[in-house]
Amino acid sequence: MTLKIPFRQQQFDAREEAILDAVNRLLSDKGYDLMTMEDVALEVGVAKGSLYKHFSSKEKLAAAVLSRLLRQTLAALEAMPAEWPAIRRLEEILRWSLQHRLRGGVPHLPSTSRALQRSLMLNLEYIALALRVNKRFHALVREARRAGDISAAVSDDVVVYTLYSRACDPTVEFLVRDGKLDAGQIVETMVAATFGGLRAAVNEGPR
Amino acid sequence: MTLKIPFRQQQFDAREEAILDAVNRLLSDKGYDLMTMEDVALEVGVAKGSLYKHFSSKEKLAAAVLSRLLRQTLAALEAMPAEWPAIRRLEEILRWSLQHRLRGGVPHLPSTSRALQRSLMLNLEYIALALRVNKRFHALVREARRAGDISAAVSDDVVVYTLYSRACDPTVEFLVRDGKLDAGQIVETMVAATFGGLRAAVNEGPR
DNA sequence: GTCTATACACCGATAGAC
DNA sequence: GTCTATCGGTGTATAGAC
Repeated sequence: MTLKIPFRQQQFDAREEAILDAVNRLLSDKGYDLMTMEDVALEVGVAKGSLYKHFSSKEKLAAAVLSRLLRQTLAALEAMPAEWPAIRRLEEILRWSLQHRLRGGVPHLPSTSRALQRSLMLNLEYIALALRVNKRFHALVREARRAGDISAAVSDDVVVYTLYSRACDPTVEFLVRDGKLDAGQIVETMVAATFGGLRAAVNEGPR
Repeated sequence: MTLKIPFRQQQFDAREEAILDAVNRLLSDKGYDLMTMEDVALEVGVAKGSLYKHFSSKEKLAAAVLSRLLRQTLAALEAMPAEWPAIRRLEEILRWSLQHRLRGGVPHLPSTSRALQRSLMLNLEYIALALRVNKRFHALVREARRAGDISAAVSDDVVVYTLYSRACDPTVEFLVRDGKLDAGQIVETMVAATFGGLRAAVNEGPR
């Protein structure tokens, strides 16, 4: 038996999703500071004032999009086969983030705007989600290290931060602009550079 | 014999340097979009209008600071002993950039603001300098690869882009905020993570 | 709830006196 | 050249009709 949902409510929810999708596009395209509420209104096809019936401020709007991203990230983590070794799951979550970005999604780190960064620190829903994601990452890194798969030269913190950073790395945009690599190759080269490093392994040697 | 420089000129030049220093601080602290001309004026201790006698626009001001950074980068490259292998010089330039940032300098990549990015692409002096730096980097990467020191899994482009990105990586700020590592340790862990990667080398193995 | 119109604040740049 | 004062434009948020 399905719960009956009023038509008006469905329509309202659908529009709210459309708004979030539009903000997602604009945010990843222009960034928070350059995105205006009028941009959003035009993209969705509603009046500027109407947006405020759904979200009480520009900050709330961005926080909603980033919270959705974090929920999607948690879902992607859950969806991974439990039998995979932790190091593989770490690589996979970087792949997932990069693919997400290449499909036009917002990067995880709102490092593009200090203004947004500050306001997010006051958003309880966002903070709670970010902490959950962070906890999962740290657990995975600990597990991978126990298995001997993480370099002794970097601490757990550095591993986690590096994964966040590289997921949002502008290198991706440069490579897209160059056009020499397709999306799949970009993801793989980023994963290789992040986990394997730039330096040749000792057994590669000079040719 | 030294050329005589009028006192007024010296005073003017000194103030101009003071302005650039102030912008450097503000830019690395608040970012381009959030930095206002009034902030700059207050920081330097002059009236807002007076800034425009030195720099005709906010964009020119930021471009001047970033151009100065690029010249400093080139100087740092020149200063490195020629007998060092290329891979060592690449590591060293990443160290230099990170140390520069930890001392409060602007990051190389203006990726924090799309607005600034766009305006820089119209600034001939900046573009010329950026191209020179880029050329030097690519030459170094090619040399390092010939010596067998660069991983076969990443192309030259990816190496160069990754160096730029990691020089501006928000991981640095996270680590500073954590306070667990001092500046020197932060630099070394970043260099280790970038060149050595996150994954344990095969000879490390599980413990 | 959605629209149009507008209040209010901020910021980049300029004008004009000294 | 430096100051004060101000213009013009933009952007968030709100008011009020429908």
